[in-house]
Amino acid sequence: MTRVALSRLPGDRVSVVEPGDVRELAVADLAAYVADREPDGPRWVWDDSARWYPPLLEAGVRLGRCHDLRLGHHLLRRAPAVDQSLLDGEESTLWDRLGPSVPSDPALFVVEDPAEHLRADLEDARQLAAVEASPESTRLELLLAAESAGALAAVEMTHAGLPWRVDVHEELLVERLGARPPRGARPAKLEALALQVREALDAPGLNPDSRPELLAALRRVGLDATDTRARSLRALDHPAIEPLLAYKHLSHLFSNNGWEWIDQWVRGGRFRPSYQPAGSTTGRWSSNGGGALSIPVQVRPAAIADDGWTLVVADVAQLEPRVLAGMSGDRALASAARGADLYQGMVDAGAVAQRADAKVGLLGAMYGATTGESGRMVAGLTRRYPAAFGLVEDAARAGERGQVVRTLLGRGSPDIGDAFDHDPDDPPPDTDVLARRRRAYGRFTRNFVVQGTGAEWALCWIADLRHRLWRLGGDGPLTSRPHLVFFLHDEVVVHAPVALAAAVAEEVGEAAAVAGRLLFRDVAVDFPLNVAVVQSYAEAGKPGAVAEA
DNA sequence: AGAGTACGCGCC
DNA sequence: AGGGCGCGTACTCT
Repeated sequence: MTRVALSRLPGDRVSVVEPGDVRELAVADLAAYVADREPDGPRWVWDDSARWYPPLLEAGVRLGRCHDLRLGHHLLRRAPAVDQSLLDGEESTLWDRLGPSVPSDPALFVVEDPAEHLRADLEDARQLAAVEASPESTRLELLLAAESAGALAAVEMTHAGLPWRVDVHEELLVERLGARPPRGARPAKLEALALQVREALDAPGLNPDSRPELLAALRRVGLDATDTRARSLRALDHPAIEPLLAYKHLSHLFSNNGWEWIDQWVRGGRFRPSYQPAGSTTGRWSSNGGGALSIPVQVRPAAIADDGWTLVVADVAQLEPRVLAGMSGDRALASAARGADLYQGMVDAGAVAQRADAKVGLLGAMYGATTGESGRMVAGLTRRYPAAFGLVEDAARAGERGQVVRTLLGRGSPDIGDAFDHDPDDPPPDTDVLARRRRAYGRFTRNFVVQGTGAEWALCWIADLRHRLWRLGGDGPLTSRPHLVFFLHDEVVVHAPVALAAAVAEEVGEAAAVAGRLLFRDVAVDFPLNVAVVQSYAEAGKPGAVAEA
């Protein structure tokens, strides 16, 4: 496929480089030029999708493919299977230092920064050469394509926004908290609970938001409290506890997703967070703005499809255990993963007595639990599923030795030195601290291989899905067709015209099957989805999650 | 006063 | 002594 490299030149000019053709355009003419070559266009190569793609979308131009050099560089720099010297060259240290651009920051295009005008064609050539020379070139190519497709999807989701009904959200707030208070004050129901807590603790001036004050007050009435976490408080027996827990719960809603959140993040009936692909070291996305990746269940009723439209919500049941089965080639676990409920599959195979045992055992293996219920289950399951449990165990041991591990497609874990930055002014850590640090890094690398490969599966999923949604049709720009509006690790939300809902549900499942085959080729692992066609995000129950709570 | 840290909690 | 994030508040340091 043709690659067309775009670079910004000083003076609102753009350089366009492809085999056999080099030209210059005015920034203002770029959208028309790109639109002319889409659809079925080339792979657009640029420094950062978050800089180039938003204005194109604004101009009504949706792209099929890109290569995001910033993400590619970051990834290849840490990929164990890449000869690092092949990435060195003109401007390469600038690429090393390139951070994510903030699309809303206008200063970005005013300040003269050499990183503004990096040569995309040069860096692209280096990345291609580095991948081609790698013994894992096929996997790395897939990973880079998926990462870049994810970057396009991320910009598209910010552009479209999650449909958000302010009236429904506010109604919900008033019901739980009382009327909106003046700035700086608590709403009535929160204030009433604070009063109850003060009375029960005989502490008239107490601010329940102050941990030290609260801890002192609890101890004054004879409670043996060591912290103020809800989990710890629940174990205490005192009349103050119930109103205190209620206060903390509502207080969190008020400060994190209350009226000020609406004012700040919802515009024109859309919640538009920005997403940062690979924002987490494991390759998972992170987000900026409004806590998009932790929209509480409490406020999800406000995410409502437009009239005549619907939300198709889909999540994968037990993504990471399935990924572990696939990447380890553990036939027994893959067999348990055939069907809708992997944990039940383990019960049916006689590996464990009950579903809950399967769950704590697997989660314990992936997170590195050593004690209690979970630790005990891990031992028994290791005999039953040696390949799968051996894979995470090996990753943990490698981490404890200070070695880097990699995901299935070749993303490398950060070096142990980077994972634990040490202040040179502090005294060197003693052997105890170092040993603890190594074990902590081992737990991290243990989880990294599974969480990171899970993120790769999810990238392949949404990459394929966005193509399918575009092909489903409709006319005109992205938001007049079925389109992604939310993505959260193992879950997607598609905003679609009602008439296309069933087709979308079908495509979401097909894309999941494609992702599984892309990553795990010869190992047959199912990736069953819970799919719900709903008006409101809140209606998409998660049967698994509820049953296991 | 402002920047940075710790905690606690939300999501997966 | 179970992994990854973001965010708001109180609190501490400079």
